[in-house]
Amino acid sequence: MMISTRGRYALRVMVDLAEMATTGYVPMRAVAERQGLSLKYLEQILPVLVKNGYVTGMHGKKGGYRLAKDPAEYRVGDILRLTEGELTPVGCTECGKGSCERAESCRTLPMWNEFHRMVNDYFDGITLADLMQ
Amino acid sequence: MMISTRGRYALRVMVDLAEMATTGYVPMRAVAERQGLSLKYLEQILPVLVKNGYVTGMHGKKGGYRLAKDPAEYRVGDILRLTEGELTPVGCTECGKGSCERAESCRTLPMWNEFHRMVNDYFDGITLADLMQ
DNA sequence: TTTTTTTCCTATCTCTTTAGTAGGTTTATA
DNA sequence: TATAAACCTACTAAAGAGATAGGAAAAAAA
Repeated sequence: MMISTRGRYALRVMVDLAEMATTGYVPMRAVAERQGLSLKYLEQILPVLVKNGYVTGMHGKKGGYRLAKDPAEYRVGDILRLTEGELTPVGCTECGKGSCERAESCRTLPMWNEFHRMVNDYFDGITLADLMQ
Repeated sequence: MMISTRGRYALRVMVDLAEMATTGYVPMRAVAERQGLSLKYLEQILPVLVKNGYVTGMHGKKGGYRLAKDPAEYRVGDILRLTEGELTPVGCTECGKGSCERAESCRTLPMWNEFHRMVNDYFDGITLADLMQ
C-alpha cells in the first residue's frame, strides 16, 4: 500500500476546509467529527500543512483552520508529497540519487522510472477544486 | 513504497531466465550470483511462480528453472500481483468489497479508484519480452 | 484576570510488513 | 552413493502504519 492514511486524511481535511470556506476558521474538532476521523491523529498531520503555507492555523477560541489559497491552486500531488514524503512507489527510483549500482544494466529500471513519473503526473494533474462538490 | 523487493526480484529473475532460455534449466544459484541477490531469499519466492505455472522447476543435479511460456506471454502485472498480492496502492480500493461506509459521499474515492485502475493497466501493458535485451 | 477553546508539540504503543537468515528434506543426475 | 539442485518451514531484526496520550502555548470570551 503506497498511499497511507496520513496523505488520504490530509486530503479529506483540505477538501472539507475548501467546502466550508465561507465559515471562516473551522475547528479541527468539527472536521474530525464530520469525516469520522481521530482528532488527535489529525492534529499531528496539520502542523505540516501550516508550516508550508497550505493552510492557516488560528489559535484559541473561535480559532481553527482555513485554506491559504484558492482550491484550484492546490495540486493533490503536492499535498501527498508533503504529508507522505516523496511519492516513491518503488525503491529503485529513490529521489535524486541513483541508489542502485546495477542501474546501467538493469532491465526493469526504465519501467520503474516511467511508473514513478506516471504516478506523480497523475496526482499533479488534479487540484482540490476538482475534488470538491 | 508500493512495490517491494519480492515482486522486483521475481521480475529480475524471470527476465534473467528469459535471456538464458537456450541454456536449458538454469540453477537459481547462478541467477542469484548474476543479479547479486540472496539465493535463500529467492528460493522463498520461486515456488509461488512454479505453483502457478509461470516457471518450471527441475530437482537435482542439472536441475534449475526455466520459463514455461514465451516471454511475450507474461504480463508484468500478473507477476507482480502473484508475488506481491493484489496491486492495491490505496487502502480505500481494497479488492472487491467496498470496505468504506463513506464511499457514497467520499470526495476522494473516485480519484483512488481511477488511480488503482491506472496502475494495474500500466503493468498489464508490459510483457517480459518488452523488458528483455 | 480568569476560563475556555483551540492549535501545537512530543512521547509512546501495538501491530503488521519487509527483507532477509537458517536449517533441513526431497528429488534427480552423475 | 555422492552431489547438486529445488522445496519447505521457522525465525528474526528493523521499520512503518496508525494511532493514543498528555500537556504547553495562544487567543478570545466571560
